[in-house]
Amino acid sequence: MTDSLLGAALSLLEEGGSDAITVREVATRAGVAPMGVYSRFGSKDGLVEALFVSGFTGLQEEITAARGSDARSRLRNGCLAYRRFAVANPHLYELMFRQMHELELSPESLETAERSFAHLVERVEDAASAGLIDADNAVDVAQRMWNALHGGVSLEIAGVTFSTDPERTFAAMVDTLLDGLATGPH
Amino acid sequence: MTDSLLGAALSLLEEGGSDAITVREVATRAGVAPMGVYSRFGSKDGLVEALFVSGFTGLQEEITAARGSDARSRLRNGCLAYRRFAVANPHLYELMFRQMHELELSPESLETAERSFAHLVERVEDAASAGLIDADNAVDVAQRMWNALHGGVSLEIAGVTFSTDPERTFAAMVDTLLDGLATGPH
DNA sequence: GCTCCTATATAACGTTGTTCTATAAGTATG
DNA sequence: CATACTTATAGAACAACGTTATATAGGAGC
Repeated sequence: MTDSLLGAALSLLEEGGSDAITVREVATRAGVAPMGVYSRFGSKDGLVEALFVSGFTGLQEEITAARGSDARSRLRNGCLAYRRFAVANPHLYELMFRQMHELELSPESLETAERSFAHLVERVEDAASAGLIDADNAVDVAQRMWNALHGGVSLEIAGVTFSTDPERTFAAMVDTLLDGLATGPH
Repeated sequence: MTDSLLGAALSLLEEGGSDAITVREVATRAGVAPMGVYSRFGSKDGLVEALFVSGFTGLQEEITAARGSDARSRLRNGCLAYRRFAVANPHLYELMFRQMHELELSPESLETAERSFAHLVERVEDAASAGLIDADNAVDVAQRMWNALHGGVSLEIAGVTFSTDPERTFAAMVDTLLDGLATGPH
């Protein structure tokens, strides 16, 4: 029952964006009365929070699966995997980051999101300890990179892109950052 | 009357975020009946679009006002001005970029947004022609930078920041990008 | 001075999230 | 095995939203 509600919400999200998620429609698709949403998730926000968690779980899986021959390429491929997930699930990605500042999430939900970031930090640390980039502060460097990744996919999803090949521009942005990190601090 | 409606919408936005903007409350604050919103702006979306335009106008003014001793520092300071505007007007900034893919905007509104980007391209071109960065394609490089700027302020506004000093991290990200551009293409 | 057009105010409509109330189902107890 | 109690569900109802329809006031043109 919980799964069918989540599945219904996910399919509605993919089909018509986050506005398409209404309690009544989700319940109808799951073959339940609207109250079912409240008994399972407490509120519509609770349902959306469950989508948020499932989104970050999927994002982390995608990043974790990225491989590479050396630490720098592993970091680079992790960044490209980040974009791949976002482009493949644009509405879900948008929902994930919108909810982050629209409703206050439970500590468990936030921890799921932070795990994704922690994984990025690890890849930065690996590249730094291999001497491939110069990261005096891995958390700070990872934040710089996440900033850029998030901005790139956000604008691409929003269709606000002036480059002819967004994927190439995204990869170039990642390379520019890695090049900038390789030159050392300033 | 148009201005008082816009002002009411802006103050509501600052006070309570975009959800606080309701046709009834905007009209009440402006001393008008709800219908006033429709006779002036056609719909609530029309009102929001006016906020969008005013937001991008303000953003461009902030960027344009940024100065610097050389082309690279002008570019850098323009980036910092971008963040300053966003942090000073978080709800407005969020609204500007959300509306970009939630409702289709008029060509004039889009052109206002594109002017801001064109200004960034100009600063990139100036830095490139001065030999301070290596930008074979100024539009593409500007897009890379905008990606990063937007991501940085978006995550900071959302409170998704793991660095102790977001402003410093933001500046470091800009410097990393400029350093990466200085090393030439790969 | 009368008529017509425009703009505004008031009320109503459809949809949303949410809550209330009654009923059905399942479970523990005598 | 039957009864009482707890739990969950269905259906209706409520408040607030964007929007639309209707009625009324105010000014422009002859």
